[in-house]
Amino acid sequence: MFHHSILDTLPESLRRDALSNVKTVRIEQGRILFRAGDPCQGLPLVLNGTVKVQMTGVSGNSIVLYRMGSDDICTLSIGCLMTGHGYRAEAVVEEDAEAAMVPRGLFDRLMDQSASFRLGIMESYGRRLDDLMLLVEEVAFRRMDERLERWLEVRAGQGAITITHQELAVELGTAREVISRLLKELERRGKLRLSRGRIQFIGAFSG
Amino acid sequence: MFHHSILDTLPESLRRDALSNVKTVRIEQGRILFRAGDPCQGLPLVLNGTVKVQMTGVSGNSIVLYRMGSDDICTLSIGCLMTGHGYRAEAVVEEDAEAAMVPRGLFDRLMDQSASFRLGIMESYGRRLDDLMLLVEEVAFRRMDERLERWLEVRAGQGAITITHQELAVELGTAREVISRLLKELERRGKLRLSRGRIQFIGAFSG
DNA sequence: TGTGCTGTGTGACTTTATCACTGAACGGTT
DNA sequence: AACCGTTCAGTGATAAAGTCACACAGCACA
Repeated sequence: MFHHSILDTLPESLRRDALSNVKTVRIEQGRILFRAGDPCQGLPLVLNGTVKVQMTGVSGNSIVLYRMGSDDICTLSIGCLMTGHGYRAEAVVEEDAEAAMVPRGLFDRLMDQSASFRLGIMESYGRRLDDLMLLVEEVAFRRMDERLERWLEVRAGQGAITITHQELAVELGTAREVISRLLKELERRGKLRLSRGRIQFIGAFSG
Repeated sequence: MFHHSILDTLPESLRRDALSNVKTVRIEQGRILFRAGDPCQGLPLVLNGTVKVQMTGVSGNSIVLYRMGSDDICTLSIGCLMTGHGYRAEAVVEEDAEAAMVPRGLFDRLMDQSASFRLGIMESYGRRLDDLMLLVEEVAFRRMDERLERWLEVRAGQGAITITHQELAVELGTAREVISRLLKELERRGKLRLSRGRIQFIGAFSG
């Protein structure tokens, strides 16, 4: 059994249709949900875990575009599902995840017959568009030190995180050296302590 | 009368519904279709002309996110239409444009009753997402001189264009000074000639 | 104990962003 | 034609970020 809120309000017939035509997959941390170029097998409804979506530019550099968690919909897949084009980005599982895969036929029936499903899809699309617009703004105009500190602050609750400078560089779409230097500067200022693959926060890491 | 291809394949009853509930507006060059914060009045179907969508960051800097032309759909509006949130970006008419405004109720009916309308909406969303992902990649990793040259090359057909350095800076999401310097360098290299508000291309502007 | 791989630190240099200011070009007035 | 205000463009100085090259540290494993 599984649960995803976009399927909550379906009438009984559609619900049965959905339950019998959806295949749930379990993917563990570090595995790839899809790669750039892959064809789309169906619309993934994320049941739990977290998945990050990132793309790699011609230069070979990568940047994380957004994350998906419980109850999210992989909106990006819809376009690929409709047009048959391959994915342009890749999705990496960060915490063990399960997803319900909605095949094309079922997707069409749900879109046809359920207003609430349609609403869920539209809202998901809207959020994704918003996310990307904000990301463009951030990448174009914000200073890297601010962006890094903000990223760290969000994760500072745990006291320490396990991440390499290279991974952090991909998060923010910059070069590893830039991250190394900025982190070193933060360490000098006593806001954190660095060790191989690990960042430990000091004090409240606030300000 | 007006024409937009997403309405092409509607059954007769829906077509009448659409024709009687859509209001077409004409907006001239330089006017604003919507501003950041505006509530959404309906889904604009662009009939002709061109409209650029740009956003302004907290820093006050702006960047052009994408353009819409004949037969495009202002997908960004759907999210605002559904959630009631205001626009996050602003839309400026570049060439006199006409748009058919689809109000919420009609939009819902079309989504409910026309598979081809749904398909059109989904495809439009997919393209927009793709555009924004490519933009993120470009802003994050590409050098400004390449981006500028590419932008100019696309428009070099006319022999000359009328645009200020400031406007060009907004196109690419950078500062006016950066554009001025890069253009000056291109002029030194004999690829174009600059004058107030105008850029004249020399030779084939190729290479 | 050595060997290899991954991760980190850093100097040197280029590109881009920001700040501050100058002057040129244009439109409208007298 | 001379004046004035506004917009547009050019440029030096400096800071931030990206790129290249390389040294070395930490860790796994033979």
